[in-house]
Amino acid sequence: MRFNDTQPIFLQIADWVCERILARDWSPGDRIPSVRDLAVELEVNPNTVMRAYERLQQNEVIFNKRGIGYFLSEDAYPGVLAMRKTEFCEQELPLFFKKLSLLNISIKEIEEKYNQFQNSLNQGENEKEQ
Amino acid sequence: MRFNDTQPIFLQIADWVCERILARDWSPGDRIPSVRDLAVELEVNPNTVMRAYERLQQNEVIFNKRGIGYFLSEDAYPGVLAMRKTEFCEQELPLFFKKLSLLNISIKEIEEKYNQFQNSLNQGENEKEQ
Amino acid sequence: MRFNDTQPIFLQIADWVCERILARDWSPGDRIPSVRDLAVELEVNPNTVMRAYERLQQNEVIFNKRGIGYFLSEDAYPGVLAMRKTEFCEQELPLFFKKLSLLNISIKEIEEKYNQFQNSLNQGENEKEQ
Amino acid sequence: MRFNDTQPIFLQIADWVCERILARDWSPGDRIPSVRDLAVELEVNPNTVMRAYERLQQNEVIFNKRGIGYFLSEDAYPGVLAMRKTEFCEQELPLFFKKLSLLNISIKEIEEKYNQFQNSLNQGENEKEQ
DNA sequence: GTGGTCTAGACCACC
DNA sequence: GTGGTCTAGACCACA
Repeated sequence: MRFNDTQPIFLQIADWVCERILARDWSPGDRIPSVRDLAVELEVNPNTVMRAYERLQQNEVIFNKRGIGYFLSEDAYPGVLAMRKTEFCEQELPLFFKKLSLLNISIKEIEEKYNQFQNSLNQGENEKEQ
Repeated sequence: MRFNDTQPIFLQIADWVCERILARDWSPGDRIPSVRDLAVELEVNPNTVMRAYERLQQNEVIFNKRGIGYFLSEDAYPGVLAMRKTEFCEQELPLFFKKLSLLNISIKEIEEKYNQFQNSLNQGENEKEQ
Repeated sequence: MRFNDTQPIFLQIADWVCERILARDWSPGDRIPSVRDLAVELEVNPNTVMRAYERLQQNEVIFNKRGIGYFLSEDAYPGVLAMRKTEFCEQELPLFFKKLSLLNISIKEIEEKYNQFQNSLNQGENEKEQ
Repeated sequence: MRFNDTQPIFLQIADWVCERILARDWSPGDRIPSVRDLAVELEVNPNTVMRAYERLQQNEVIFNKRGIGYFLSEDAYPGVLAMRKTEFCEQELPLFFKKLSLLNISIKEIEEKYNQFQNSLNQGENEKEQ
């Protein structure tokens, strides 16, 4: 696995695990690679893998059985969604807000456009149904 | 200049002109490169430059004196802003809204986070003033 | 034996007896130390031991043969369990419920987490069997 | 500050910050000690303080301004409550559930006792009002 | 064998 | 100066 420089490695590892889950490579209850094994495989420090697993556990994507290893939780899938949401709010939203002030667009304006967007979607749905 | 494949070249040229304006390389009233000269310089078809200039003229960033050339309008700077805003609303906003529904985030939530974001900015400003 | 200040001494003595039973130090039908002997051994007032034995007798963990002494009842083991349960419900549960309301956690939420907890236990068991 | 061995140091540091907040020693918007300063003061590795601050940031108790430092968020107080809830679910709940199975008490039984507990509370309230 | 914590020390980007 | 990431290596508890 190749890492890029734009994002911390431990987040890229967490992402990689999420991709495996979304791709259904692993199922709920499956044991995932041990911290040390994955560290050797990815050629990084075990601490770095640890941080990735820590994140995933806090987001209830995986859970731990002491002395045994990490396992996919039952609701790993929605957990991944929740995690993606957190990342979106922390990384993309600030950039989005900066752009708003740069272009002198108020949040009120965004709200209006959002409602228009939703309406157009709903119309599309209704036409399909008809 | 290098063009990328993700966006039409004529839009990239229009963007390049906007960058010149935002960077204050050209001033209101200045004559900008002729369609043919710029086409030679950028190694593209004159029609492509033409489409870019047309777009800029529609947005009142530049205007044309028949037989003489294109000139920066007096309010080129605010014009560029308006243009950027239009592009933003047509291209980025729909993607943004789609992502919101994908991650199950309401516009209300975005509004709250925007206010938080503004507060943290203001705090930074106030500390500077003190 | 050291007593702590947080709980009445007679309850701590009753607890100590229960520990002996749960640890299988004594068997059903065995005669346990006399009130006076235990009082001397633990360096407490015989009345205090008496109160402990009374409590244990109420919970049918021990029974009394007048003039002879106290004996472990046949179902001392389940009796201790029942006793522990009563104590748990009277002492720990109210604190637990208060904490729930303090942290704004609903009983429904606890139920869900309990089911998750049971699932993870079962998974561990199944793996052992395999 | 003295640390005990029963809990990781970084959690004790996070707790210490929470206590400061609950005690109103620090107010929303206040800058808290820098990672390095606190590390020197508490005689621990900066990484350890970093982990504590990381936790607090994820729980939206504090936020970061790049190159400046960490600050108390506007809703630090509710954030602390949310954090306490997480800790309760991760640490105390498992012990509670183990005790339930040890004493052979079903979750259904707990639910009933909870309702009784709530009723007794409400009656107390009503009597006060009358 | 598993994960969990901590230290020491390095390097980076941002302000 | 600030935080953020990573490595190397140590020690611990648990299974």
